[in-house]
Amino acid sequence: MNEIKKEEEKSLNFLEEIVEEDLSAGRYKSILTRFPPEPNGYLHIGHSKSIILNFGLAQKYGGKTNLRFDDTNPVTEDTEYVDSIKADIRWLGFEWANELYASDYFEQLYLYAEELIRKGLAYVDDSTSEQIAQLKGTPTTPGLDSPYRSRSVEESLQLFRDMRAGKYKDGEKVLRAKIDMTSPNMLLRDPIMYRIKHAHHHRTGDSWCIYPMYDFAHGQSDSIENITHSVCTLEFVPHRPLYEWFIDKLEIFPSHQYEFARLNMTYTVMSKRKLLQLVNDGHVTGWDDPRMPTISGLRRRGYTPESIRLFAEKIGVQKRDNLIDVSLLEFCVRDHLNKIANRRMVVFDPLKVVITNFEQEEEWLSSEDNPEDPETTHRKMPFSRELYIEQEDFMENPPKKFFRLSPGQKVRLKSAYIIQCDEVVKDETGKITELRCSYIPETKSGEAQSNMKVQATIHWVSIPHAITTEVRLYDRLFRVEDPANEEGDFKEYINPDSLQVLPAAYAEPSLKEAKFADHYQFLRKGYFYLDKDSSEEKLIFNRTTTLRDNWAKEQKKS
RNA sequence: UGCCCGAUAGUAUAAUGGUAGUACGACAGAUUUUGGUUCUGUUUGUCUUGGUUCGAAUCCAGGUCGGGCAACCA
Repeated sequence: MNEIKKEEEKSLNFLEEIVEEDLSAGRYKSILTRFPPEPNGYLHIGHSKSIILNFGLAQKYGGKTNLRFDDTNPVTEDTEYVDSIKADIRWLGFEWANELYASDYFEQLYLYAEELIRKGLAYVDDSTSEQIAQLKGTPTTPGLDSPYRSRSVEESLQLFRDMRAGKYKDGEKVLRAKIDMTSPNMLLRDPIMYRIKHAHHHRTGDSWCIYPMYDFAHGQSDSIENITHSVCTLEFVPHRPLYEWFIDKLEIFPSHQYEFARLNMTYTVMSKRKLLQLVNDGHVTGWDDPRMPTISGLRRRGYTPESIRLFAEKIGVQKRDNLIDVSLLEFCVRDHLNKIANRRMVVFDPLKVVITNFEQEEEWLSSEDNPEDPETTHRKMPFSRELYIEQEDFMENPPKKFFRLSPGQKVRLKSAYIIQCDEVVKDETGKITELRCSYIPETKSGEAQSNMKVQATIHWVSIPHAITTEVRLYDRLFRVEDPANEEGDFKEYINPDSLQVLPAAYAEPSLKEAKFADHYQFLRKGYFYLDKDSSEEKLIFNRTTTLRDNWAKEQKKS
């Protein structure tokens, strides 16, 4: 019994192991994590990995998570981003214990800086940034001490106060930590703690003209909040000694930093800088363009929080660089949408079918909303003498494995009747203009001959009842798997066919009632979601993703 | 030619000194009023060379390969 249970247990990722070890060793009574975005862009699917990790870790072990905006660089940050970040986190299904800002700690951070100066561990440097870079050395050659390094504590203290008081222009002076100019870790070669920026801050306004650098703000912010596990991405590994150095010298609560590999995904880019370029250069319509890997883009496209959380669970957490196949994300969203999406029929590329022996004006047929749901509801669909089916569902000279309609052959119309193609009508150019078919009355769904064997079932709409809708079909944004690592500019690899707009597809009338709360499966076409550009007069649907398509695969082979 | 991190099927991820497993993908089949879903099966892997050990993906040493580090960005 015990063994069976053990087998079913999911193995822990390395961070969960660390937390369990810390908890069982009694190092903490409970854990506190944080999610620390800089409000300088929109969140993307990579951030969702971090969000789910930080909030999930706390949830799993009965702890809490703070949301802390890392707003130490006023020139790139904005409240627009603060709002979008909060909305995205909530949409993913998480609520933070406290909403905090690194800028809340500017006064405390300033006092910490004075303390380090008094301890002889920091000094004001008058060098230009070029001089500082010059003396910094390179990864293979040690740096040299700045001439200002030996300045007295009193002088540095006075100068630092003057910096705060606004006596200097941007770039004239910086405050640096006095560590080791010969350290093999470049970040320990007297890193800059404060720089002068006469800039308006989105929260503190004009009350400061000096701003702390990331390294002097992040660890202390964690410490002030008593964060137990500060989880960040791999590029911060070399920062960890510095993170610990400041905490150690300041003798404050020892938060600990742990690093995991950021998410990379095929056929897209995952850096805020690159995404911003796509927006600014007009390659996409905005941060929430459905082709973007942003959370807002995925939401608009019709992804669900559940599907993204499932994705995060499946990709796991590790320290090795990775490039996740986007087909895994697609699997996750199909998995969820298959369970919740209502089925509807929409014809994208119409071919007229006349049912020659159908004498009534119309007949309303019942069709299930979701066959995956044992308690599915049903809707009524109008059937009439004139219908549209998909062009691709008819072939005059079909190959052997083509199961759909062709001259003399039968197909089932989903939730309606089996029809047979009697005649192909063409115009003078030889183009097929309509199909004349007959229906077999007793084959209506649920009736006597409804289990008659046919090779395929296709979707359809009644022409007189159909409504039109715009449909936007999306494909991958880039033509290559890893555009960021190709030669030259990543933008050269943009897929020119990432968006295909169908101005008028023909939909069954029930779609008039489509809501943003609902996701739809257009039968045999894919999953679709109402776009925010829709209006009373005009419906617009985004294709979230296609269905798996074995027929398409079969065709590709030949 | 410095320091740091890493290396398990195509892509991810498990095995924590004791039978290399899982998911996605691919392929084949069954079921199906969606060429969807579901189900079954097949395929492919421990970077390398030594060492420790009864036994190594796991521990040790050398090598190889990949990534990061020289913003007053985070």
